[in-house]
Amino acid sequence: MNSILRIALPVPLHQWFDYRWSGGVAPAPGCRVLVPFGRRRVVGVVIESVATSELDEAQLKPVERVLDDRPLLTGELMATLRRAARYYQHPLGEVLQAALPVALRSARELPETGTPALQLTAAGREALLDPTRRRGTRLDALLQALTEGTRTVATLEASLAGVAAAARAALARGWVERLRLATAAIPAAAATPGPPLNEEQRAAADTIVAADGFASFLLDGVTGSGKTEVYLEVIRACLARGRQALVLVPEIALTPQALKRFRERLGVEIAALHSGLAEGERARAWLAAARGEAQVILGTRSALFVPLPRPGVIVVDEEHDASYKQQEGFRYHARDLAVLRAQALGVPVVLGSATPSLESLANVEAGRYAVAHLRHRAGLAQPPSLRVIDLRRQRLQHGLASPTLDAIADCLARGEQVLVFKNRRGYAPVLLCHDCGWSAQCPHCERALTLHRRESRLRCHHCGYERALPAACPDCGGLGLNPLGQGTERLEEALSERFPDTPIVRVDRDTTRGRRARDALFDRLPEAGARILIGTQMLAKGHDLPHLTLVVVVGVDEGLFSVDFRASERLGQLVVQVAGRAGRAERPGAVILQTHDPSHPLLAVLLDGGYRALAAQLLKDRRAASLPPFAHFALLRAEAKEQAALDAFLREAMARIDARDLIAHGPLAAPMPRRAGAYRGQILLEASTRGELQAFLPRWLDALRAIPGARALRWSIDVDPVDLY
DNA sequence: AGCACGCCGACT
DNA sequence: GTCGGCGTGCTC
Repeated sequence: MNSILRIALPVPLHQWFDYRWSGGVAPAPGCRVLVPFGRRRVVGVVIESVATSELDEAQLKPVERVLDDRPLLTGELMATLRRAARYYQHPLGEVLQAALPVALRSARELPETGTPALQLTAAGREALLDPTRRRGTRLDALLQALTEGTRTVATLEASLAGVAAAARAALARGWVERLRLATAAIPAAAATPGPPLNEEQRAAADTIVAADGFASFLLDGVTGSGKTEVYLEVIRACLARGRQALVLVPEIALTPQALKRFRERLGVEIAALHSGLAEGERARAWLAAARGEAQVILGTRSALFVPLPRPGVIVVDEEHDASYKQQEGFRYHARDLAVLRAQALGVPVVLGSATPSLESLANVEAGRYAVAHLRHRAGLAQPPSLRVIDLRRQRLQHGLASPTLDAIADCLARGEQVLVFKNRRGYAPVLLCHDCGWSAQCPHCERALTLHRRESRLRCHHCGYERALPAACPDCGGLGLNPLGQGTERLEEALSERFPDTPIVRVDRDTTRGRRARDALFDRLPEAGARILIGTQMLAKGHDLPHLTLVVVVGVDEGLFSVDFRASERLGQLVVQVAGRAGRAERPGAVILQTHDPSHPLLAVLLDGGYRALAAQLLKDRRAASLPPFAHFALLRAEAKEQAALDAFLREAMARIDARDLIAHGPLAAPMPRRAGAYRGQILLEASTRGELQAFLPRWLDALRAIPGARALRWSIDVDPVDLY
């Protein structure tokens, strides 16, 4: 049958392309096809099959090859991705591309799914009969284990030491062969029972399990209240009904320990999807989910786009975490799309956090989400105490006040651990000449260079520019170069001067380059004994630190006095999250907040009423100021090599705003007006409803694309931006 | 985004 | 005389 296939291609064009199809049954929507495109061949995805094209049939090229006999992106997923492309104003072809694992974006064969396993060959059985073979070796043990039947590599590794080397030897001799077992063919291990659920956990799990079809739940549970136990109970019920569970976690939370916990507690293999996996493995896990073999999928942001033929529930852990927002290209928010997807799938979605986002709290207030509270910290009598230390007129030692240092000394004397938290790496964010006023600036970004003292480098944290630390002021030749402000490296120096015999571990992007360095560092963190941990955001969660009892937050004022309206929300979440890391039942935790404004109203609210009270106050402020979630933003970012080209484009863009129900702010200089040599500016659109914004944006983007000279600059639109820069 | 075509400067 | 700079246009 002859027909025309409408195909989305991975190009940044807001259009589809028609191709000729002749032959048998046309590939279904969601199948990948290889098509000629210009001078090259690209992999596209079939959107629909139509009878006529706007183009002459003679202008259409034929589809070269169909890559899938069944759709890879099935009906619901395709529909959700089309909605997402429309909502975020991003080309569908690129959205579909982003949903596919990299290994499936090319025309190569699909990798096999299933769990790697080994079995004996005929030669292997013969070898076992050979009376002269050596006994008691690892190779022998492997062969013996396989006489009872095929074994998965994972089970062998669990019971035999050195199995990898033995397997290599056996494979080389042709005694064993590799195969992949369909996950369903592997008998489920017995699920290890967990602690009994308390009343709150039981109630939360029962409510979620009882949901018939789509429903959104906010699981608002203080740190240590056992949110994961509720997830596990909900997932167990979901598996019992033969359905799949999708669990999203922030990147740093997807650890081997987390996977192990899920595997043991649920008694099934967990398909992991995260950026650390090799592309082949990622594609395998994705396909295992798509074929319904994987029952539980645990992954980061992009795992949201895994096909789920038997969907049961979607869980978004730490839903307030900013890493759910993709910050380039297809700028989607995985938490928001998770709700959309759950709706399309007709399954419940659970958003969990100890410090819920104001967006989710507003959705609870508006009755769109049901809320379940977990208020009890398991086995812990008291939440950690918060203490404010007034920095005014204090003599500071590299940014630390003496009461802070005393508290650290006390904690160390008890043999416990301290975490000093500072959201800025390096030694000092500014290097200033005391004689002439010169300061080290990035030549590309008009921002101060950060001093990295140990390496004797000045580095731009925005574009990567770096230079050697000058011995004297480049302007006046004077020797009065002074570091201003604190970074983690300087805190480390200050603390090692004051506590010379205490081991200090610094955890930031500088000390965790490379996965191995990172894993090694994190493995050492929980060790017992007095020690000081210094870290950036990376340390706010992740590994369990059983000996930590004191947390010092050094950069409180940045959160209280930022131009970013979300800074106070983030500060509150950070303080509560790090506070949750401190203390155990027998040793209560303490948190010190250093500030120049100890009577700041938001600090008072946080101290009196905790995150709940702070969030309520912030929501009130946001409503009064018409800020998200009570207003809806879209941000147009543009950058150009020439200031004039940037100005002209933004002026034109402003002139093309014709909607009266929108407020346009701009053209604005970007918070970083120059970055990596480019001039940057933006326009912020504000609407009181999503509908108004959504109605206007497609029209505006069409107009923007028609602006001449657009090639001289790069621009992009960010719907629901989380960072206004 | 690729990838071509196309029209002006320093090199085998 | 050519190799190659990146401006402009197109891709079913």
